[in-house]
Amino acid sequence: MDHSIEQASDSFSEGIGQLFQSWGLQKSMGSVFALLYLKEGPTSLEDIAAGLSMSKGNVSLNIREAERLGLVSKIWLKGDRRDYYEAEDNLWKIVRRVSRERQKREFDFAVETVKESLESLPPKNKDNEVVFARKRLKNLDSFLKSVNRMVNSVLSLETLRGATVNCPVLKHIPRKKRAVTE
Amino acid sequence: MDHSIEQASDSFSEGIGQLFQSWGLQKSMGSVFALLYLKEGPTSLEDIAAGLSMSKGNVSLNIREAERLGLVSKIWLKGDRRDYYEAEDNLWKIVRRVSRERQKREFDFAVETVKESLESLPPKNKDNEVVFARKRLKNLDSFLKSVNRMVNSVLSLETLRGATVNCPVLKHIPRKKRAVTE
DNA sequence: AGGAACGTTTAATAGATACTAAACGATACT
DNA sequence: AGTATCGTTTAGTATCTATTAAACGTTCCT
Repeated sequence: MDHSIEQASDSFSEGIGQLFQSWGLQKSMGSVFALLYLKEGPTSLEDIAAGLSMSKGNVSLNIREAERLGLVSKIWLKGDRRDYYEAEDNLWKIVRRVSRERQKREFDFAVETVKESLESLPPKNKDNEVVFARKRLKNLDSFLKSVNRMVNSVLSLETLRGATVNCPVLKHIPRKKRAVTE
Repeated sequence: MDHSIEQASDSFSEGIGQLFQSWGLQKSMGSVFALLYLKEGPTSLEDIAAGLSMSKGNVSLNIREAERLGLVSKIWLKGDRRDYYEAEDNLWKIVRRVSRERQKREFDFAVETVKESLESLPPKNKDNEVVFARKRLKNLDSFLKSVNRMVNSVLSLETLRGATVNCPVLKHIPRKKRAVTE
């Protein structure tokens, strides 16, 4: 370990890249975000590419998605036609945004799958296997709905604040961490 | 749509497969679980393979991992040396198990990354960029710890039960859904 | 207008991962 | 013991996705 900030930034980018990957996001997006997160002030697309030894094209692609997800924001400096970027500082905001995104894609899809499967089951059939399958699908359906409500509740935690005092789930989370706004 | 149970099972397996994939699990594992979930009683490995048009090897691989995660359980029928499997019925149990698994892998890894990055920063350096990077890393660190506590709390919800009445986050989740045991 | 400095797109490549088929080892039955 | 029936392992293949390099279009500057 040789205590250069480039060194630290490199291994950090790598680590966050892996973390992103396990979250179903692009590894490169993680690297880009990590670089920006440690760097104060606006950074140009080409500086990012250079700093990560990554092609401009890839940075362009990933940073656009990152911007859409609210991980970074584009900044215009007048008199400069380059695009500059900054990392979002509020990590709760990021989590909420990404979670909502995934929830929309994955949860709705799952509900749809269950619904279609239920419909394509032979109707009014008294076969044991059909009855059993239907029971399980119903169970899955209500499970998904509960998860949905639960996720929604957790994701909108910032609206709770005053109420959370009585909630054992959250009691030990520092208040200032909870008081975030979208 | 032609109302055969095979039809329903097929599209269901496909759908759950995709869902698993977006959760970072094997698509095939999702298919296997889906098949078992809709089928009552023990099913042999070869029947699963046949039912999904999948190789024995692949089923063997995926079902072992599925068993480790508690998605399915192996069943011995005496007088039969084949392996039979059944799907776990309690979906909350599954979620908890998988989440814990991921938390161990991913969360601990992230914390370690942050820690190492902090250590490899030039020490006692008053450069603006170093000070800034350190501030951000500290912020990330405390964020991760909060997330950790939060996830742990949610994952151990079954221990709450009586207490959840006062918790706005969970009030509208049916009680019977919460009262699950590991 | 000509040219330089951008970001984006695209077509091709590289890389990783999942899956298969077949060989293998083990176990139970005759 | 020999054989048939399992599940597992492995080595190869296929598939899919991320990434690059280069062409492209645009904007700004002189």
